[in-house]
Amino acid sequence: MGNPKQKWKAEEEEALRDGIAKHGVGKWKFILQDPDFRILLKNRTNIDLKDKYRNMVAAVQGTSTRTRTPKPKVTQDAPATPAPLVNIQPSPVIPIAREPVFNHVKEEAVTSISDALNGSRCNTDTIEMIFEALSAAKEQKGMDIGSIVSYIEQRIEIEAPQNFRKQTGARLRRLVQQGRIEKVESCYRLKNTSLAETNPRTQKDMWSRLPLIPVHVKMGESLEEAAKTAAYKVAEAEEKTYFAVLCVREAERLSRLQEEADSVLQLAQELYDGCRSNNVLLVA
DNA sequence: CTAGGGTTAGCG
DNA sequence: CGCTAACCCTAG
Repeated sequence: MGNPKQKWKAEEEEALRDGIAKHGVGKWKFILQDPDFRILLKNRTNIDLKDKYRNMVAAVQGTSTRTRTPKPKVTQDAPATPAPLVNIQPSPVIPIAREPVFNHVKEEAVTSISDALNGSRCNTDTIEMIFEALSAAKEQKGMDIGSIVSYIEQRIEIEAPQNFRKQTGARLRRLVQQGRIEKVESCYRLKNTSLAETNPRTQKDMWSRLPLIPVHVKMGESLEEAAKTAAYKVAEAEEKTYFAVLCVREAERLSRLQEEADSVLQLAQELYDGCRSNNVLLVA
């Protein structure tokens, strides 16, 4: 009898959003103590705040993706978060208008895609595809850069951006520098040792996690072919051809990150090396 | 104190 | 009757 269930008022939600923007996610006690919000939130506890935040996140994810994502994964982080570029549409509840504290996974995916667009940072998906291309050609003496780029284009089934070849060239050089692949004449190929470590899961795993979309499978067509078609249809449906595919792949990558700690280390290393060698090599 | 799972009230 | 939002319980 103690609780008639108080529904949250719009002002309360707003106070909560502002509080999160100011103090960060998880700082419920601070938000409640802050003079700016204490009044509006006077009959809410820190637990209420936490639960409300959880509901807001769930609501947003419910509207943006049909199937509920099991791990919103909200890390503790500062009020100052990077600029978003995704518009999760504010219809029912706008989780946050100015500060993107919500949807970390998606946001991270999109910002890294935008980085790929700018060519400023290394895209680890591309590296994975490079390895895949090279391992597909392992019987031969390697692939030249043109073949690698077109392999990746075929993989994605759409045309890559103009600067993609250039970016790929830079990545190849970097991988050679790191000793992960080798260059013979103008062709690149895998080193035997790097095969086991970097590529065990790409072929099978990656495409098996694509969204389920009805696709006709012709006789003799491999599942992978069908998966590629599915990926293409996803892209087409969302009218974001190239980047939608990257988005799907990025999401897969992010979920893998959580499953595999050593993978995290490796990717972090690549990012770091990528940034460093970009600074060193591409200053001109 | 917080995160996350569990429970229940209200609504369509 | 299923779903969601508010509320409860508890380990860490």
